[in-house]
Amino acid sequence: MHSEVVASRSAEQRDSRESRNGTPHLDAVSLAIIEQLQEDGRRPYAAIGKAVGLSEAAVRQRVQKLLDQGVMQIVAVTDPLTVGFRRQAMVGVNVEGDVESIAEALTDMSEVEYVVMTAGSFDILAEIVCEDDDHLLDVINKRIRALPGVRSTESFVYLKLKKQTYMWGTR
Amino acid sequence: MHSEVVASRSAEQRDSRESRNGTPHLDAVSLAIIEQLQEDGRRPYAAIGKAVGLSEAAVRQRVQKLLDQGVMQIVAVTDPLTVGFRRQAMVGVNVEGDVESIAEALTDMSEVEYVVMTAGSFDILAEIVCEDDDHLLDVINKRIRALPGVRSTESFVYLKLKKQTYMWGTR
DNA sequence: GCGAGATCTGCGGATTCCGCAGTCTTGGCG
DNA sequence: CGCCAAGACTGCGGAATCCGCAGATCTCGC
Repeated sequence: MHSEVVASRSAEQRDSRESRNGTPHLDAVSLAIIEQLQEDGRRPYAAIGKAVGLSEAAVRQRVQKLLDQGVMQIVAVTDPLTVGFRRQAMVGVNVEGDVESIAEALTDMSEVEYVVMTAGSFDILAEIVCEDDDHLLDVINKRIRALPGVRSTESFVYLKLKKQTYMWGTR
Repeated sequence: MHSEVVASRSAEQRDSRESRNGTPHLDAVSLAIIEQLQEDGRRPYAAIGKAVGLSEAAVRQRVQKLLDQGVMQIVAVTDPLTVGFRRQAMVGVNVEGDVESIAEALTDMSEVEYVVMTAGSFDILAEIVCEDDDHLLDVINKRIRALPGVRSTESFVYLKLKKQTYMWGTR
């Protein structure tokens, strides 16, 4: 343990440029903070500070900013299938016309918890969480396929979740 | 606000049965606690207690238990594409023979952060996070397709993450 | 050279976390 | 039917943490 990321505090720190998609640039210290919180979202600021070489207050300010910017969120995650939602599925969507607007429409549906635009035989992948079969059927057939511009969909009903990690930063 | 889930504290509470897959049964109070932590993973125990009608200590014990049991995890989540990982993809896998063992093998790969067994034209869906194209190519062609029992794969490279929520409990 | 803006540090004071002892309820068993 | 063990909740203090704020530092641009 005790990785000690030394803050080079000069060129790197001040770098507040934004990349093309509007997401802020992250320096090594912020990445290290995120890494700490990927291991344990409730880790005290002081402990994080010791690990990344910053004061408690500085860590607190950075974390707050990362949350405000939407770069990261600290939340409880579960397997929906173990928490009362009995049907979950990934839906591949093919679109004609504006992909972005369809993605937007999917984003607005509360049953859809994950939307990503992809390259490949689907234009969009969307993960759906439902109460039961009827609900799932309704969302896919009545709501998604009804969107103007949706050419076709293909569904993959979840049988069992095997892995769900967020610690890519720590490998 | 202030939903006040009254603990019926009799039949419901004591229910420690396990469902078929080994995951413990969750009562209404635990679900309410999870819901609180889905909104904010750092919310103080006292505040959660007020919302669900329990003492601070009781909430703390329940949360600890949920974490120990693996029912939920409190972590920071980000969009990998904004945090230095330049290639991400969903891979659909078709298997001949034992699906479970292939899923297990995928689970053991550090680049794979999400594995789910499905019904549909794929047996398994796996989400991959990589540094760059070479890395992604290596994982898919050299590692996944090399697994004995993998009949075929299809990849969907991520272009843009549009939505990522964990608040299904609060809709 | 100098001011604006952003970040970091170093404080208290309020709040929260944490362990523990005691109470209450349930379920098993002789 | 009585008793005991297990599990869950409450209340309570002491330690640790969170939080806001003032001041110091650094960078950048004019």
